[in-house]
Amino acid sequence: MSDRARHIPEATVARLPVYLRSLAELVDDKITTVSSERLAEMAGVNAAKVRKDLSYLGSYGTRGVGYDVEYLLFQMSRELGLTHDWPVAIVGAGNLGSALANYGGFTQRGFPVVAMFGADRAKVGHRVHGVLVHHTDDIVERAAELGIGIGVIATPASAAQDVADKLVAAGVGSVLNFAPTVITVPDGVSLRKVDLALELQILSFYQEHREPTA
Amino acid sequence: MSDRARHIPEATVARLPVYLRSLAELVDDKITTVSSERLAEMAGVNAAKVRKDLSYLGSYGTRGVGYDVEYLLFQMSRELGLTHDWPVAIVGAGNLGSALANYGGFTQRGFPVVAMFGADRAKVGHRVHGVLVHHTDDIVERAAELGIGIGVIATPASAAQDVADKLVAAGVGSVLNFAPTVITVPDGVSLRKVDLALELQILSFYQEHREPTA
DNA sequence: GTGACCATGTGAACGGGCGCACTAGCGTCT
DNA sequence: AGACGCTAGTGCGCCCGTTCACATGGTCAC
Repeated sequence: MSDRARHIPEATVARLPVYLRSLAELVDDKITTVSSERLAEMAGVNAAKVRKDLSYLGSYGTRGVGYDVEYLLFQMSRELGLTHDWPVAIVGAGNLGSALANYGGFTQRGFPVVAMFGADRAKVGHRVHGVLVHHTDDIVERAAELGIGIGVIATPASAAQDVADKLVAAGVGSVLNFAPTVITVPDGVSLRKVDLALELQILSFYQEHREPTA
Repeated sequence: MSDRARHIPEATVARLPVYLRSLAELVDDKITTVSSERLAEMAGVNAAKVRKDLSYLGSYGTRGVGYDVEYLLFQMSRELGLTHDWPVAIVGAGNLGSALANYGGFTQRGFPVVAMFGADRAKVGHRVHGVLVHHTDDIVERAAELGIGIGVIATPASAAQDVADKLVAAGVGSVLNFAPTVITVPDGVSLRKVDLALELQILSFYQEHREPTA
């Protein structure tokens, strides 16, 4: 493995999926070569940033020409670990959890939902969008045996930390938290959060402080 | 209005809702005073950062004591523009849009969903979680007359930019985009995005590059 | 009233990421 | 074959945000 590429800045990592999506669009349009400028436009960023970001992956471009779309797409997929599926478990079988299970985008992009967990005994044993619901108490056992790498928390805030602890105990390496609360995980476990109300509150701030336009 | 506080860093604005939530918890627990250290722990950040962030709002703390929870909560709500409701419209009546409409967290936090828009004529005229669904073609007219300030895009990627343009034309000042694509809005309009698959792909990267632990 | 204590508020150093602008090098056209 | 044009790759300065450490100023006990 190339060693110089080690440690890609977090900001760059967060942009890679955006580039990836852009590349996928180009493939659909049968476009074989793309310049950093074009890619920048599609991804909504600066061209220099694109070139710097891509340079972390290696020298996959050709000066005077651009990047080979398919080759770059492959390299990026490999770097992002998307050449194989990542089984995902969703914890929380309420509104949000069910919606996420129903959301086809996960499986389609290589993150099949292989299990759900809920605290409500009435739902345990039933299937949501074809996925069997287990009880929250069985997270450690089941998640480990299913080889879950990524856990999605879609529980109420009050249960989130406890669920996170269980997921970590089950050997899950990455957690995506939808619960509106701060949770902590040990070093070595990745954590990202999505907070819907929080986003709206941020927008509210700017809305409130907007210059009164004439 | 205080003038020195103008221009609060974006990173700070993004943290304010987290502090707000922490303060709300403290109120529930009947705790009247809080130190930056305690607040930092609850919000999962550094204490110095808390103090600097709060100092942008004004000098609402008392040296030697801490911050008065209720007073700070009020000031922060005011700054975030949460002292009044912000009517929201959701565009996209599919899986995600319906889930968002059903998600009680919005209304509960001061963002009542007052209208939905969908491209599917079969859904137009029906109600989702009590909210009437209009046709996408009527966004400009309806959103303007309902005084919508914030628009939520929950359409497929292909329709997102067109919907965004319509929302802007209707006078919407803030857009929250759930569609997995990059959209652009004019200067003066706020834009935030939530991309579920993107978050998983980022996690996938770190999962793939994790040191193989013994 | 006075002194010790304590937490805020902030100046300043530090670090990371961003973008400009230049260089390197490939392809093409004459 | 040589020169030109185009685009990747990158060094460098800048700016924003974070963090440390200190001074400021209020509270409480005696």
